Amino acid sequence: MGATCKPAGRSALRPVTVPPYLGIVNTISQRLASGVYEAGDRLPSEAEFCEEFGVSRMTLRKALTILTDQGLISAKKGKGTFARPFDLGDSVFSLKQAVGRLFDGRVEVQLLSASTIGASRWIANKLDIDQGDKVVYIRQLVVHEDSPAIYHRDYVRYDPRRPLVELLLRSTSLYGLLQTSQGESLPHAQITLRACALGATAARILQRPSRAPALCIEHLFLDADHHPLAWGRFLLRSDMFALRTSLGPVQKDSIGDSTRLQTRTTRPLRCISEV
Amino acid sequence: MGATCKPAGRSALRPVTVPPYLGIVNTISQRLASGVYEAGDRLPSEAEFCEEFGVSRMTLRKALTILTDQGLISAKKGKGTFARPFDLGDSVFSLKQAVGRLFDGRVEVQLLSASTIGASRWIANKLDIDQGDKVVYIRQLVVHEDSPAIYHRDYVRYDPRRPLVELLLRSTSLYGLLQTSQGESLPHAQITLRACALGATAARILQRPSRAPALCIEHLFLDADHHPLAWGRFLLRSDMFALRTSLGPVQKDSIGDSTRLQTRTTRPLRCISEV
DNA sequence: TAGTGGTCTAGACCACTCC
DNA sequence: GAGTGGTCTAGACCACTAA
Repeated sequence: MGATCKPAGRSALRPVTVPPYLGIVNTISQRLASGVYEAGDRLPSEAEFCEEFGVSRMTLRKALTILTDQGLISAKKGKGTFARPFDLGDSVFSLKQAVGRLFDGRVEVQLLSASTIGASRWIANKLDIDQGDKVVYIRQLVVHEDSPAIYHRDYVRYDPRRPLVELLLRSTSLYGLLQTSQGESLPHAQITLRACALGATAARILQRPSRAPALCIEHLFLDADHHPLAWGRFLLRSDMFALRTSLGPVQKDSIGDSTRLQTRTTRPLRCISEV
Repeated sequence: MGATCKPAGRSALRPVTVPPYLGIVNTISQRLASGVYEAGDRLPSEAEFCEEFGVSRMTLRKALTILTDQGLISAKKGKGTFARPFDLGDSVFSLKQAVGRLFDGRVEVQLLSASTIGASRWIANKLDIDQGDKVVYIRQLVVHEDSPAIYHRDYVRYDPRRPLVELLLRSTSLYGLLQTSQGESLPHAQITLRACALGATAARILQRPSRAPALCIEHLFLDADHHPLAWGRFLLRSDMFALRTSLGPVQKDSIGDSTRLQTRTTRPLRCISEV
């Protein structure tokens, strides 16, 4: 036996050289997927794994750490390592995954309106300011393949040092919509995802029936001092967006195909070599 | 200077002994939160950090790995480590977090019905069986504080080896509802979360207006051979459930309070010492 | 070429569990 | 006491980046 997914030396043109710890991750992951280790089973001890794979303990532990982060195994001090029975509650949904597919198609971000207004009681409460205080109100629409897909409203505390122009610039691309600009200090954000029914205006803008369901993503940005900076809401058409994830070991077709490393989203999870 | 969050020796009754790598995580995390390192900034090199904190490189790297998993920093080979500007797309939502609060209150799982039926075309397609084949059809209702909260329908491929009784047993507790039983081989599941409008029946059961919005969680369980085992749908009342998460460094009140270690859900994320 | 992060090793001590 | 996982060390080599 011995190690299964060895780097294959440095053959061929590309020295693909899967690091040993990744090979171990894949090997154990496949054993979990194929039932060699079943949920609740005790896995071989670290010492045994070290011997089997011919690596040092730290390397072996790096692999186990990844599997732990993926929710596939769990370890108990003094007892052993176990194949972890997963539950539905382990599901973890990534927003990027849901919106990411937009980037594949033709996407346009329209600025519907931008103005400074007096804060309503609701907004004043959200931004921790006084009713009537100046806020920048921005409405955007993300159009995907000629279909309106996302309607976004954003209320930003008026800050003379941050001119309206800058906010508008951020509005002109999906990049600006979803990514904070470099060097800007937005140390914290709170995000809430829920289901909601479209109001009359939003329904018209998204070309959906009134009261149609939508995914609602609220976001509240805070500065380093815990003061609210901006509050807003994305409305995602329910017929265009869903968040998908999977539980359990990754089903892999080819072992050697590790140019794309796992980007799973189980519970504990971790992204191996993203970018 | 030197290390900031030292274990405080082994004073007092409890030798709290925060491992050095966790102290480093907290220290750097706070620097990110307070703006010492701003988004895009290059952080000190690993060698410099090692000297500052007085630890070996592997220990320092363990801390950096955690921060990387949390999405707070990113490293580029040959260039350095950088404070990572986060985007909304980094948001990651945990189902357990959303449903978890149920366990705080009084919860009851009602079995509305359980029977074997012939698969409809829709279900046959989902379960990869022939139309009319036997499936077990189960309907459950989760009641929280006397209010219906979750309506669940489940279609399970009929398996003589897995009697109906066992399925019913799993239905009598929220544990059974959300957690797979020990030793059972359900190596893989696909989960989809979307917004939907309640149909007439579901609306009545959940005591909501017809067409009211709801979070819909579809789950498809597969066995080791990629064969569908069960397909079902949870409908969560939109007025009772929302998925929340946060981006950016954790705001911590007390440094020493590490009995509860971070259980954040940023993007890459990882659960440190859960359970 | 020097500095950076990515990986690996062969030890070590500890706390915990079980016998 | 033996076995387990959790942590740590002081080196090492590599690939990448930049001057």
